[in-house]
Amino acid sequence: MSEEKSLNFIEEIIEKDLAEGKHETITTRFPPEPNGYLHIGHAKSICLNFGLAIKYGGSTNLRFDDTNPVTEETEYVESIKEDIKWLGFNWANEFYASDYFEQLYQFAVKLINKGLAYVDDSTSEEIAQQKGSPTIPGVRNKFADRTIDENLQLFTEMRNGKYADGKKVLRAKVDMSSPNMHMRDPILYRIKHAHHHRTGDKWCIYPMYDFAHGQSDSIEKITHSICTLEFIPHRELYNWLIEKLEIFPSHQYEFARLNVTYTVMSKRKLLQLVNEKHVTGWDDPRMPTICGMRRRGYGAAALRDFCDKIGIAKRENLIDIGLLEFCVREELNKIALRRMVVFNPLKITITNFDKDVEFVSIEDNPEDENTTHRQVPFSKEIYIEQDDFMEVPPKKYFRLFPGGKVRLKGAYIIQCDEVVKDNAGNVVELKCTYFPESKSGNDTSGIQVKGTLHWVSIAHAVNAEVRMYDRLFKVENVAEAERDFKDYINPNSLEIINKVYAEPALAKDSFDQRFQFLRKGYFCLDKDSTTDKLIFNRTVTLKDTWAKEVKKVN
RNA sequence: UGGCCUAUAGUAUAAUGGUAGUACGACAGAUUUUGGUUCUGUUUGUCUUGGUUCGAAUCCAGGUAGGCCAACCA
Repeated sequence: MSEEKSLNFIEEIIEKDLAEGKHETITTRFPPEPNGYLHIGHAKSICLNFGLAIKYGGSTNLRFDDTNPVTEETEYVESIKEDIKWLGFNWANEFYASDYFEQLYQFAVKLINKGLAYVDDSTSEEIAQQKGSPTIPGVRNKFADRTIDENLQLFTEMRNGKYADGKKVLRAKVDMSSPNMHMRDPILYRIKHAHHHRTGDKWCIYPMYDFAHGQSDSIEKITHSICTLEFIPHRELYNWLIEKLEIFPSHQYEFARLNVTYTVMSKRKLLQLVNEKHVTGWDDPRMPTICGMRRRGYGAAALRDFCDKIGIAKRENLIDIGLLEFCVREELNKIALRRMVVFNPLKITITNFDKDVEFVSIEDNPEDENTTHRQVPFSKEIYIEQDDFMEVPPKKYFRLFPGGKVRLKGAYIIQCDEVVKDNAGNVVELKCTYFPESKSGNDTSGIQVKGTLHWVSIAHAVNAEVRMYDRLFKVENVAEAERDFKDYINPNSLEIINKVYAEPALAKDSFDQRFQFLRKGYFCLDKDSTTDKLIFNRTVTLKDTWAKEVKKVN
């Protein structure tokens, strides 16, 4: 029996619209501007728009809002499509606002003919000045009095390239004293003699967001046009234009954008991180971009689950990055292959082990009832982690210490007999004995131990590089911190361990596999790996209650 | 000295005039050949002041706090 999940406010609106017969089905759209890579905030919007259409049997268009040729590039178009597909969604149609340039132009002509738009020769400074302020009404200038014919001719000349950038704009004639600044005769078209990534040099006038977005929605018969809160003031203009143009009445709804602790979400800041080399690129595993998270090893299902868990509302929010990590772990725990890798080796010689090698069988994933097993070589000389031995153990320490016993995962119980030190007094080796009757799976020794350690046979170890990532910023709320965001960059967000020691099975595994390095965390192969050099990214750590315990004492 | 949006545990999010619930976190315990996983339990909340009502997180009014709006960006 599963409880009915409550609806968010947009689902309520949709169910009401459907119930009242306002629409037979719904159509949504995801409208990125191709001027950057998608990030986790876009993932929230993608999951919402596509998820709604799936839930209510409608469809979703992918529409590139490419009305500003100077910032947009084909490279971004391709990455956006790849990321959406990877997230697991399919768009009904791939559209571009630039597909509608001719139609949009005709809409503008229609407004001019209705006496609702005029060509203004003022400079941008003059226009800003005449606009007034939220508390001071704006004033209309003489250009607003031009005749329809004059406006028609001027607008045609603008299109034909007669004027230089900035010399003229087309404005809607709305209300210069509106308390909503967006209604004070907003600019509809501006002149830009720039090359567009799709239309080339065909156009030298380009519609503004407000004269492209709602009209594109309408052309595509989008029923629910969902955007973020900062577009609320645009809605009045959105509706005004649809009404005056007498076109399909799409409706705009707004929800709160996603913010996540210890990271930034604005394209401007992300671009800066890339350009100024604070990260290696858009797909740096520390980036909140979808491609960065993908490279880091986050699963698409985990991202979708996260978007589902954070909910949709109109309240400003700051989501704990821990929730994302929880979703990532939850997915990985079910699918990751368990492997043993020693990062910081301490040699152990098992003095009473006389065979060259013994293969022990260890399950690939204990969470899976039908798990496969692998054969792991065990020998006289092995490595364990330096952390897993202490000469003077604190209370509740389950690991190795002089005279103490632990189990080696999947193999035998050993006892530490002797500590070997170098001249400086550092522990360099442990001499241990093993209990032959304690073999994993048929232990008849009766010995109880608290700790189980991961280990690797020295002679059989495979080397690899490991890249461990931490949060990119040192403060929770980067956007609200008083200084420039770059002052808060975490200098230790990347730690590279050049040489770790892995069990041999890891050398045979591949890029689409996910691993849990036992007691270490989840890892995946990085694209920088070559045939003779394995490089792993730490996707996320395991929960570590012992580390927390140690921290509490100190 | 304008308009608009918002306010529920630490963080998010539900309850649509009728028992304030869920997830993450935190804490405690059980299980465990990963100090992982799993399981159990505990903890903490309706911004404020009035009003309407048998009954208010919900409706109304005032206040307070936070956010957004004056790009030829989207």
